[in-house]
Amino acid sequence: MAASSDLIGDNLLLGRLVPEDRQRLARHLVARQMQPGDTLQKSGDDVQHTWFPCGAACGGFRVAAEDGGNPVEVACIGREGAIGGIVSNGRVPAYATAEVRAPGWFLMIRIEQLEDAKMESLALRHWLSRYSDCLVAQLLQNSACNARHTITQRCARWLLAESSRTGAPDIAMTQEQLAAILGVGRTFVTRVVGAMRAEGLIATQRGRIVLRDTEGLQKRCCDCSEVIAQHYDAVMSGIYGPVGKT
Amino acid sequence: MAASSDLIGDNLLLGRLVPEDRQRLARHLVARQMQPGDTLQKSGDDVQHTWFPCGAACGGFRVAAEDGGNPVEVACIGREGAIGGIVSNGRVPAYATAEVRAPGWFLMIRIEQLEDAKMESLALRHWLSRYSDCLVAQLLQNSACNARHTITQRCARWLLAESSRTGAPDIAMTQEQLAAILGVGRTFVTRVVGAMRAEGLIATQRGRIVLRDTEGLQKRCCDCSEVIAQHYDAVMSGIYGPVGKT
DNA sequence: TCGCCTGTGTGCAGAAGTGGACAGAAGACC
DNA sequence: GGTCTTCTGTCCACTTCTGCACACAGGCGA
Repeated sequence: MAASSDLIGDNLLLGRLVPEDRQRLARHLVARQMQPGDTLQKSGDDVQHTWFPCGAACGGFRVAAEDGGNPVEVACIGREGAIGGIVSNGRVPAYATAEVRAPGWFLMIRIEQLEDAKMESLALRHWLSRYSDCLVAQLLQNSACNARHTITQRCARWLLAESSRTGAPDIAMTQEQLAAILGVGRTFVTRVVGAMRAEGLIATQRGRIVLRDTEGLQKRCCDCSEVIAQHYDAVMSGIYGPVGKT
Repeated sequence: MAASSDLIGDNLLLGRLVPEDRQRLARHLVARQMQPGDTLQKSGDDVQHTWFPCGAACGGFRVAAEDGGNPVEVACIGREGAIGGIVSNGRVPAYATAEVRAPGWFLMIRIEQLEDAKMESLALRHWLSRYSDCLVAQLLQNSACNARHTITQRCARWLLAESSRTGAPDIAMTQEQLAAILGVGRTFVTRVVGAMRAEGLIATQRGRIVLRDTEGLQKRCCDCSEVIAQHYDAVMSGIYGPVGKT
């Protein structure tokens, strides 16, 4: 297991804490290497931990539709943020399920210990409040995006965000999984992906999509990631580098 | 102007505060009667006030799409909640625009005064945290709803929630406004509404929709309002009576 | 090498939703 | 009453998206 002190800089929320706050949290942080599909929190269960994705790891919030279909991904959190009890401060059943999407290291802290630290440090509390606001902004924008934008736009946005998050043009994901995330039918995603491939924007293999023409994709996608990034910049003064936001 | 002490019980968040916290806030609350379209917060401006809708008043968060079309309503807050700085605690530019939808009285407090009160009272802070969690749940569910459900379902849901909020079967709203809220084309809303009227579910007049068959509408709408209400019940122990949530 | 899963591509019928154009109806105002 | 403006309904051509059925391809283990 990696020492948590090695990882703490790989999460941007933790990495930008003032030294006292960072030390305050460091002794409670536990590092865990997680695989795609691992559960971070389960809908209905009380939130126990806050998870900080490090490096290229990320986790997604998923909300089930009542019709029994696949849950839709309503937000994806990478090294710019944290998952679990951020807004509620715990003590509350989780509304959405959160599971790991991109594998890697996460730092985990018990919600009570994070709470204690926030009681001790007003700066920490404010910093996490600012992040909460960004998280909500992300949800607001995604909601509007889902109401307004075509699947092609959302798909292109998602591909760009994902690739930007990992820093590589390769995305390991079946079209079926992609369809589930977007909340649409598999065959239609195949068609959208096929059209993008025909235009030379991407290449595809079994369980894999490779971005070939980032600019071309950007023309086809909506601006939702960008406006969210602007809000992050405004609120967290540039915590974001070139990291994709879904 | 109504005295704020007369109104404080008409907002469920304030009404259920313990007496000390209620008094703590009461002296800073200002009552304002607001009209549809009045601005509560403007996207990009720093959040100055928290607004508590009273009675049947409500306000909606709206997010603009980059295409210059009408902003979509991503959440609607009535007497069960509050608008402005709830998650962020202020000090941050508002992401969404919020404007009054149903007219009526609102209680308003400066964000710094609410902050001071939260510094003094841990119970108040926790209570508002719990509400924040519910607000986020609402956003998560709406996001999934927008991704998955048909316009007919969302329209039926919206009509039921609105009517339930005001307690009357009449909804004063043009089809154009309704279309803008749902983020879809006006002519299609006319068709959806026309189909509902043909089935005897609603009656329509110029700028007005009247619910005739609530049960029939419920069959046509998704469960999103209901699952949100369940989360409110679980988290805020039944703050909700039969109040619609959008 | 063979079968067996799983993932991908395609065809098709049809439903859902868009957006422009235009006519008529309901109120509002003079 | 007449004249506006605004709201509603309808027509139409078109795109987007769904869901099923089925063929085929890739990779894995026996």
